[in-house]
Amino acid sequence: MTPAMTTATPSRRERLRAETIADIKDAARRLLVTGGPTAISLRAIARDVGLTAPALYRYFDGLDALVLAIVSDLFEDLRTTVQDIAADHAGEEALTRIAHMARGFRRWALAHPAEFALMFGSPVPGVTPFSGLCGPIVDAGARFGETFFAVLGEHYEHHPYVGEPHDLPDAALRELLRPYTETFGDRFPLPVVYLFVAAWTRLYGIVAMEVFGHLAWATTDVEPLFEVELARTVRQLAR
Amino acid sequence: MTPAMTTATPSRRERLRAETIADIKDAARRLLVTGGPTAISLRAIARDVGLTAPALYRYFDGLDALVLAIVSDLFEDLRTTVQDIAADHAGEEALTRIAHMARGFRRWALAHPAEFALMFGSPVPGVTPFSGLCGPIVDAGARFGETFFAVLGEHYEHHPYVGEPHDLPDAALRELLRPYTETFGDRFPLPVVYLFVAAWTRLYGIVAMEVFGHLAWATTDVEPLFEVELARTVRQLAR
DNA sequence: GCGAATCGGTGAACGGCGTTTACCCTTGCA
DNA sequence: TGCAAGGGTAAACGCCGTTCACCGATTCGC
Repeated sequence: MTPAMTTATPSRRERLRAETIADIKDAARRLLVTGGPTAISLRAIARDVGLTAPALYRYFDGLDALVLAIVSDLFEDLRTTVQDIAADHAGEEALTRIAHMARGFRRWALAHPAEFALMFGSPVPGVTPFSGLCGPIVDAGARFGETFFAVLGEHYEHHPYVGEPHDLPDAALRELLRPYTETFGDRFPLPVVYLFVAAWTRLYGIVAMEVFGHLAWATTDVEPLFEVELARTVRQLAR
Repeated sequence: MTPAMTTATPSRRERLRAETIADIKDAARRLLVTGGPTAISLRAIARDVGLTAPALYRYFDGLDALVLAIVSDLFEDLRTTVQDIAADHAGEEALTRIAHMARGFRRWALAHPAEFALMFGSPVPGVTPFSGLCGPIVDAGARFGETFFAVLGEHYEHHPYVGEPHDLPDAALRELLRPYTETFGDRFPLPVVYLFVAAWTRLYGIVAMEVFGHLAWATTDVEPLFEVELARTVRQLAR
């Protein structure tokens, strides 16, 4: 709340504070990767950082707030990862770029299973309330979705949606997708959004099942299946 | 280990024991539905049942074992639910029966979000080890999958798989799906199994995202999307 | 019928957890 | 120089899973 609330003159105090916050987050993420989401505990973090547990309350409102902040950071990490992949393939067809991004998403998830579980797993507390009280996470998730929407937008610039008659009347669709339009506006024809959400659920389904080990009964290597589903989905997205 | 290890002569002691076990499980499931997976605690259960926490160790090896037993029960519940739906639609086309079963799966998941999270959510501890040390769950999950495979079998009796050339050579496919064949044998052509797993990941993806609240940013009512995806998937399964 | 073993239960304790409170020292600013 | 705010601590409360020693009742073999 000082006049220098932006990044101007980080004032010794603020610098130390920022460092401590970074240390806390680092410790939390170390615990996350080594022991899973439940291994994140204030006392363990405090031990790692060299503080006592109550001291952490000077930096976060409690364990939930800390985890929330970390989830936001993770979304940002994942977003830049996917974004970079999109940039690496600049110039290629938009839909093939999306395919690359989807592969990057899967790779990231497999490389960071605990983080993925924290971000995309079951929100334990009240099963849904978790998603309720987390404005920052919604924002971070929105920015993440934005990167996909951006590339999808490129595609529909060159291949405008021709509007094959959809099962749902447009009025009903507009009502259904109101949460989307409230967040992202109306950049796309609603049937396109619909297709995109369907594609996203497929990507999530196969990656989540793989990361959570729910496909171990079926196969040793999910990658071929992933590629087949990805090809099908992108083809469908190209309508 | 008594000579009457089967259900013969339930011997007073065994009867009381079975009742207590049922009470414990009931209490645990009450806690599960009211407070989510993390609300299951030995002490809370003991309070509900009218015991002390250590007493529960006479019935279960610890919290994890108890939760494991409950997950097995839940899989059995879900299995009979889906099975009953299949029976209700006996005589109909096999693939439309599968569609009904899929709808039943979604309905059950939406009606039992906490249970669903426990069964199909992120296995928190070591992210994968959970699935590792749980033979009974694998069995229960296998029985659950079996009910779908049974109906799928009916379909391929009447419409034998014609074997459109698959992207993968059969030898590679056999290797990939070895875990499946070890559990379920070789009742189906492997490409069929492949199609089935793909269908299952789609069903899981859309239902899990809905139950976990990960689709709230997009839509208020997932059902139309679900129906569209279901139709697409069943159509694909009919190849 | 009686002794002995097993079963099922308890209370106490250990260590870990999140969180709150009261207190303190240091830093930074007027 | 003084004083307020920031950042830290120790102690405590009430949860948790788990282990241990102990004990009464039940059951079983003789």
